[in-house]
Amino acid sequence: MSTKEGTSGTLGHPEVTTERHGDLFDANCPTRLLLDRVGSKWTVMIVLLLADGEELRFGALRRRMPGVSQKMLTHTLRQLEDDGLAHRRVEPTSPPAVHYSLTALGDTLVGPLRELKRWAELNMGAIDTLRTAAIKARHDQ
Amino acid sequence: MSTKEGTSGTLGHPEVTTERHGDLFDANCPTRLLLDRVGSKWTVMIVLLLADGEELRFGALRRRMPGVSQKMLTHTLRQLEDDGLAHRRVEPTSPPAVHYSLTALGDTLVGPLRELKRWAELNMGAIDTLRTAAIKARHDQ
DNA sequence: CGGGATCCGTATTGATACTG
DNA sequence: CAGTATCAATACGGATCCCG
Repeated sequence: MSTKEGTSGTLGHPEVTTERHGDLFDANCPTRLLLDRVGSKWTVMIVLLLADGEELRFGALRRRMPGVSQKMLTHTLRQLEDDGLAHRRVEPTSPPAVHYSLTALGDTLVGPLRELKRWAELNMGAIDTLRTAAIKARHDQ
Repeated sequence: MSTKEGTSGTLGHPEVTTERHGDLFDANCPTRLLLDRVGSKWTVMIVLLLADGEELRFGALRRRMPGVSQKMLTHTLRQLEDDGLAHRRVEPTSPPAVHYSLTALGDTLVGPLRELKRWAELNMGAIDTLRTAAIKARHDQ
C-alpha cells in the first residue's frame, strides 16, 4: 500500500517496459491495485459495515469505528466513492445529513471480504501464537 | 444489525493503553491484523506463487516478482515464516540454497486470496474507469 | 546465493483547528 | 453534522554496501 494514487505516478521506479519473464504477476496486476485499496486501514471495515444494504450516516460510521479520525474516514469514504464502491447521498437539511451505502459493485466485494474475515477470525489467534514463539526462538538462540 | 446509536459522549483520548473497547471493530480485531499483513505490498504475491505445493528458492521468487527489492522480499518472507504461513528450508551447500514453501496453515489462506484475486481481475478495470471519471467530474464542476 | 545493516525519501496516518 | 486545511510523526519501501 505504498503506491500512491493509481494515476501514472512518478515513482522513482524502473519502467517495466519488458515482459520477458512472461509471468502472471506484473505491475499492472489488478490484484495489487485492489490490495492497495483493501490494504488501506479502514476500507474493509467500512465496506463490511455497509454490507447487506446498510445505509449509515457519517457520524454513525464514525461511532462504529473506534480510533478513526474524521479525516481518514472522509478520505476513505471519498476513495470508495471514487472507485464506485460506495454511494453518497446528501440530505440538504439544516445540519446536513450524509448517508453512505454500497453500490451494486461494492456489494459484490462483500463476499470475498467476509471470507477473508472468517479466515482471520479462525486463524489469527494461532498465527499470533506462532509469531511470538518464532521471534522468541530466534531471540533465544 | 444493531442500529443503536448510544450517546457515548466521552471523546476518549486516543491512548489505547488498555483493551478499552466496546464495539465489534477494534484494534484487536483479527481481520485488521490479517489485513496489516495481506495489505503489505508483496505478501499476497508470495503466497499465491507458493500455492499448490510450489517450493521456490529465493532467487526464483525474486525473478517472478518484478520490482521487489531483496530487502522487502527477505522481510516479507521472514514475516510469513514468523506467522507460520511459510516454511524455510536451507540446504547448506557451497552457495547456500534456501527453499520456501507454504505451511498447511498458509495453504488455507490461498482460497480466500484467490477469490480476492478473481474479484480484482473481474472488476478492477471498471473501478479504474469509474475512478477516473469521478475525479474528472469533480475537477470539472 | 541469500540476506543483514544502513541511509533515506515519501506515502500514509493522525492531531488539531476552522468552516458552513 | 459533515467536511476541509495544516502540520507533524512514522512506518513503509527502495538503493546500496557488505558478509558467509
